[in-house]
Amino acid sequence: MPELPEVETIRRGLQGHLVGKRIQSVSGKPGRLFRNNPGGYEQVAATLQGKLTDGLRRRGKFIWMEFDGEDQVLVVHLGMSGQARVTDSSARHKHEYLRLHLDGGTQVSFIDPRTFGHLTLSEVRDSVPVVLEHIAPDPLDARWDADAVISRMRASRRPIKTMLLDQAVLSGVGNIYADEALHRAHMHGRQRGTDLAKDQVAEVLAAAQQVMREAIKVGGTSFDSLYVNTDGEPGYFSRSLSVYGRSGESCVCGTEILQETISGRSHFYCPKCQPPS
DNA sequence: ACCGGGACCTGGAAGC
DNA sequence: TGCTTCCAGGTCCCGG
Repeated sequence: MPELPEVETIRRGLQGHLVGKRIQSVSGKPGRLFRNNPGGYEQVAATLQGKLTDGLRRRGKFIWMEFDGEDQVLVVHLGMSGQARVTDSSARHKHEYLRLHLDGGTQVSFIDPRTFGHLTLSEVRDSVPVVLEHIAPDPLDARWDADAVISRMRASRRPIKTMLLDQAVLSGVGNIYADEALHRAHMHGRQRGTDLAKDQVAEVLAAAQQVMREAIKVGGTSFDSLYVNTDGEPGYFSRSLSVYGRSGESCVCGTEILQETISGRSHFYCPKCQPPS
């Protein structure tokens, strides 16, 4: 579910509670979230016990926690339905898999009904977790290289929308912000990279960067209780969406918004603002 | 080597 | 009021 703006909102929410705090104890239960760790839940719990958190970083839709004097980090991916919540209540969500008990009494809970997300211990190389080396920088990263991404996209015959969603090309963009960026750039998602001018690709990437910055300012996009921040509150960007989830409604230009499928994902677009070629 | 499609899950909404 | 079907904000792996 969460894309870059929602993940960044969660990172900021966790940062204030976790950084500088020691993990006094860990609770939870085994589950698919730990599938990338050979020792499963027990290994993760034992490793985190007693650690002092000193940083919380993000690349695309992934967050990782750094610990004082340690080479190992905990990579957090929320998948489609993951939540990280800060609480002082002992109530357990049915799908809670990990809870960190911090000194001071604050607790951080990781919940994921569909278990598409994961919690993975990883070494770090060149300041990026090894398990995330195949994930490209996102448009808000200091390592972001727009020209390199533009060249790569223009060399491929794949639909532009599919490439915006490819986390090995650029990370952080998901189905919502891909469609919003394409609408802002007046481009239909089925346009092929090889058919686009450099300026056109530059424009859609700039639009993605801008729309995600705007969404972060209002805490991301919530359609329902699936996405909430670390305090359980929704984000407000849904009221600023131009096309995503709005098939049958009117575009700002007055034309009816349509929906079709590209590479198995819904694509919402305005046929007037975003001509197919 | 690239690409599209299916698999992985639960739960909420819509349809009958 | 059920029961069934469809759909979802993501990623990975497989076969063509």
